[in-house]
Amino acid sequence: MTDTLSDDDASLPDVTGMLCFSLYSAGHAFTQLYRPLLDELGLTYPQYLVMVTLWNRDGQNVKELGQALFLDSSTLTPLLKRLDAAGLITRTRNPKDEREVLIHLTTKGQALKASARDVMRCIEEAVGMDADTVKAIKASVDKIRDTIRQ
Amino acid sequence: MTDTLSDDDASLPDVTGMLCFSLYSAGHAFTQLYRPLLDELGLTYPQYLVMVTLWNRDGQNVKELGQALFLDSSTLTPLLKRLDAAGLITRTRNPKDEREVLIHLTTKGQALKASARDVMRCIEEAVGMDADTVKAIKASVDKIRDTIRQ
DNA sequence: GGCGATTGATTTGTGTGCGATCTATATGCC
DNA sequence: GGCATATAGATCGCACACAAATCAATCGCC
Repeated sequence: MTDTLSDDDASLPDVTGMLCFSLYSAGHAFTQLYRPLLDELGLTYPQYLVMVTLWNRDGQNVKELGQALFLDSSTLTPLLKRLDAAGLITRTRNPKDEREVLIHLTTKGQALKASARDVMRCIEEAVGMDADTVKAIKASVDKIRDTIRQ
Repeated sequence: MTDTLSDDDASLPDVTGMLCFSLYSAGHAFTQLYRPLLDELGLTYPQYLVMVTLWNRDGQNVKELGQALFLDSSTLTPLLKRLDAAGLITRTRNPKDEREVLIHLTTKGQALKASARDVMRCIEEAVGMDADTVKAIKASVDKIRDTIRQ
């Protein structure tokens, strides 16, 4: 009625066979790839993602940034304080709704945008795949992410 | 000789168009998907990856685990101490080479393997894609990771 | 207008990740 | 054997990530 092998003896997939681990390790690999490039801008990788979001649309509040990056305010608050301390952004309460904190780029923060272009070129070169292939993989990964976030 | 627009004014890809962000956010989404399942086993997601690795091959040292998971000893040492404190593994110096710390599963650690099978089934269901599709995406992601790690 | 419920952000606590540094052990070469 | 070098882990410092709790401002409804 049952197998002769107990559950303990049966084999289990290794991490090398798990999609989640591929995504986990590929994400870390990208962080490592970015690190030396972003070090020159004085940014960490998550800080860079925030800056990219602001370069595209300035003046978002913490919640909007969180929705764009899938991050909680408890992650963003200290990160934004560090960007503030670095002189790249300002954090001001919205006069229309004092609960919101509006994030605006400083001149220095805007200026970094030019260097970011070089970083992106560098990353593209390191990945070394044609744009269409990258796009197809990205679409698949996005689909998985959006599925498991229900 | 140059554009009329300065670099500051030209548009920049948003995070939604960056492959690195897709991997970053998909990795986090998986961690969130695993969390409630692993909570019942008393494991975090990185701890689960270590356990999966040990269930497949017991008795590895810290360096080998690090190579399998792409993690540094400075990450693994405290993590392994927590698994030790939870009674799931033992940490003993290798008598053949006292520099190495060998990680062995305890009976309790071995016993968790059965529950892990349920977790994996649950994850597969949540992803809801056929095995071949998942396999193809995984292969692409692995290729990118291995490329950018040189 | 007033008051309970909701919302946006901060704070707190735990657990990664990783660079840099340190310590102990082992190895290589004379 | 003796000493420089290399290797395996551990430690330290900093920056995420996120759950849970807290606080202030606003909204909803009467």
